[in-house]
Amino acid sequence: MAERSAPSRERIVAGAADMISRRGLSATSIREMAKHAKAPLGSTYHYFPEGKQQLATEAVRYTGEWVARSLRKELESGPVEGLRAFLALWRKIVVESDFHAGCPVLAVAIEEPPADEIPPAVAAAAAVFAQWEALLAASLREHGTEAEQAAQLATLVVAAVEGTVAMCRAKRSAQPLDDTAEQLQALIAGAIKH
Amino acid sequence: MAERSAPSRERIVAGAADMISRRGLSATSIREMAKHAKAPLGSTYHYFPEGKQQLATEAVRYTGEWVARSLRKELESGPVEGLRAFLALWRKIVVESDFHAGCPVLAVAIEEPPADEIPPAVAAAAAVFAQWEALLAASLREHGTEAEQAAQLATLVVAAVEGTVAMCRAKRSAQPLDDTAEQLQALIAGAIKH
DNA sequence: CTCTGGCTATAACAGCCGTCATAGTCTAGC
DNA sequence: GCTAGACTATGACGGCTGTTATAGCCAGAG
Repeated sequence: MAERSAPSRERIVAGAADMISRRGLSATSIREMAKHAKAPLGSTYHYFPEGKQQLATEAVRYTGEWVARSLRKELESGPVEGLRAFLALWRKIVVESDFHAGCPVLAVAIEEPPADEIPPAVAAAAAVFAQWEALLAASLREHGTEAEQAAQLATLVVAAVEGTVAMCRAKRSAQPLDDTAEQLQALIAGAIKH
Repeated sequence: MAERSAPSRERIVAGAADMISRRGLSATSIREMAKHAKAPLGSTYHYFPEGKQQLATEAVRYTGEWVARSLRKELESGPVEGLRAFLALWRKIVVESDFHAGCPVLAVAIEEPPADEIPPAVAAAAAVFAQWEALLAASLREHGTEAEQAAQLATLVVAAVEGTVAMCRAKRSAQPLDDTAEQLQALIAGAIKH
């Protein structure tokens, strides 16, 4: 039975997420993902029969759920605390990777559909963004922010953080993240105290 | 003399910027860029002897200058007008490409340096972001915003728009751009009236 | 007219890509 | 102990990658 093999599968997904967040999807080969996870190439196609697209999709969802978990927990202390944790999480990734890593969800979102059909990985990226926004917006509403305002703010926060993470990598500096952090925190604090 | 050949060179750069904004840098081959610009492959290496990196660098700078020109012009009517134009510019690109195209600068920024050296294209992306921020920040200061606040707001605007453009592509909707537009416009309007 | 030099055309190179097929290994359940 | 099925090892496939080299074209200068 596939019992003790689950760690192997998860290792591949986690490793794929990391590599995609650094090099982008199309610059990351399945062979490299396998090697990075110390798994044989054959195993990748055993666990992910639909190939690279499936692996990318699972990597996106994996990251999405991981971030959402942290977000959910910290939002219990209110939107300001949640935002701070969200910012800190990405700051840690960017700085500790020496500006090599970013967000795999953004990396996958930046891929043109070959035809007119949207690849599942891109759809998964959209769902992850929506999930993060929903968590933030719900917390804002619970703290007195009007619904539409809460939704718009949540979108702004997620998009701004994603953009800032990319910007930090290009500039090889965490300054942009600290700057937007200050602005966003003031904005959120002002939106809930009413 | 290289006189009438300039259009060909520029066509390659502009085409490269467009393709990179859609598929990302590493998913865009030099052969495809040449074909897209109706130029022979040999010409690419004639005009850009340093290869793909040089072409990517010039594509980033080309886009940067093109946007900066529009930004400079519209900022003459004040930060609010400038922001509106900035948002409208990207909205047009995203919508008119049916959510296929985005920002080539962001696409290039999301590329891990192979070693510890930063590729010139990534450095160019950082410079372009800094340029856009500088234009916005200067306009804000001219309208009474305190210097540090102006710089932070400029960073937030550029990063938020970049992130939102990517988000719109994933969601295949312009809604996120309209949402952040509303929030950013309120923020900027509030920052200049003192 | 000749000739020069910017540009093009063509082919080749080594190497990696995603994917698939097949045969082999090992373990868990009977 | 044996068998089934999950996993691994290996190798191949056609195709595309960045890059380079070389020979050819063709307008414009002298």
